[in-house]
Amino acid sequence: MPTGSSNAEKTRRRILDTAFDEFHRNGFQGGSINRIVADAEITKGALFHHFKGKNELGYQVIDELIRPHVEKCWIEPLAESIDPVEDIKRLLQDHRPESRDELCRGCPLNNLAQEMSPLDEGFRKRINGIYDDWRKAFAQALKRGIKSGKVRADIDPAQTATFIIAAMAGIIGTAKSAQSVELLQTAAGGLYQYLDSLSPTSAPSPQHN
Amino acid sequence: MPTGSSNAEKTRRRILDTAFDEFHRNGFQGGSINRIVADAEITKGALFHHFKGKNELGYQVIDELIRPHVEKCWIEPLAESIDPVEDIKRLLQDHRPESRDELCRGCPLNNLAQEMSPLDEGFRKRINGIYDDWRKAFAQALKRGIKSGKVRADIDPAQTATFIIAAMAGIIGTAKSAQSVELLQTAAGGLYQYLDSLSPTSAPSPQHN
DNA sequence: TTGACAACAGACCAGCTGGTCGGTATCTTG
DNA sequence: CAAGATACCGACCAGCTGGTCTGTTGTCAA
Repeated sequence: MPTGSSNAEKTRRRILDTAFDEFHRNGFQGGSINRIVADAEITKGALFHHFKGKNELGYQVIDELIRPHVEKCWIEPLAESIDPVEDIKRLLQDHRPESRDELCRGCPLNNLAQEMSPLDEGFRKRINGIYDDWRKAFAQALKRGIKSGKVRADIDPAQTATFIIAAMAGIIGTAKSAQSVELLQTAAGGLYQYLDSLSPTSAPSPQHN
Repeated sequence: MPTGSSNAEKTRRRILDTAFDEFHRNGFQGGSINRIVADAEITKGALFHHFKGKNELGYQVIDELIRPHVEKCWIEPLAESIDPVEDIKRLLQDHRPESRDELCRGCPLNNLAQEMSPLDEGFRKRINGIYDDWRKAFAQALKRGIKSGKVRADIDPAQTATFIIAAMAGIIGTAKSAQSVELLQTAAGGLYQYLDSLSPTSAPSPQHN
């Protein structure tokens, strides 16, 4: 029976973690199997024992690392939200980059999406599946927000959810290519203002800068 | 004296055009010099005669093809705009993808930005320079819009410009990884609504779906 | 006409790529 | 304990990468 924390499972995890990091830094195409092997301090034998090939490794990084992270950090916290405007703003605050490196590397999911979606259907389906769930979670939260009177009733939840998530991706990308926390804050300020505009009491929107 | 349309200049152009296409399809790292040589029906000798190396080729694609395009299509048209909300909406309409392929390949500038900004400062500075000018052009137009009373006076032009451009990039990226014109329209609808909200007469926003 | 240089042509190269495969150690199970 | 499977090792490989270099051809000024 698989021990759950058997050596094999640990090795597999270390490969996965190292691969995630490598792909996050260099992209998938730019990421090197040899480097993963070296950085994880394992061998090619081990890597190809656990994964069929580079693509399969990429797929598992998405399925086993990225998807769970998105679910845990963005979907579950909103599962029962009744005040999505405030809750989304809080989640955004929680996810401010902790280091300059994090800012410069950008969102792992969006990176893979932009690089691999046009090139490989296996990547695209997995990635788009995550974004789909993400959008649904936001849309549902917005619906509940409307019911509870916390969100304007004249907005289309699905459209608004799609726009918010697209804007988030764009903002992170902007900050990444500018390598500027200042620009991140500026762009995020625009998003906060937009989010505030979703509240029914159209009080002159609070200051975000 | 350089003829302007000498054979040499034509060759250079063909290399540049082919390289743009190759990088647009496969990314910069994934793009192949050998393939460019084959597709442009030239030889390595010609390519490396005109360009120092792959990076230099990428730089020139940005400087000579991408930057002029952005200036012509997004900056100049707004140079004297007094009603940026309507003018930006019009530009967005003008740039709806003409084919499925175009939708799936996404924005060449943003593709390069996301892939190369963290990896090479030469790329990053060029790309960010373009985005900077783009943001400035939008911000200036918004300022004029405020003066002319076409835009709400309580918005920050720089912040709003940054947000709009980030949102645009995000929307194109969303449609690209979803490979869905429907989603493009949905997300764009969100942006139109946001743009309308910048008008002073906060009439219940017109229908965009 | 001649010399110099630009504009190629294309064979060649070292280095890296993802991937294979025969072997071995370790662990599990009957 | 035996036997079989799992986990791993690492030398090896074909193919492609960006890049170089020698050689040829065309252009154009002196």
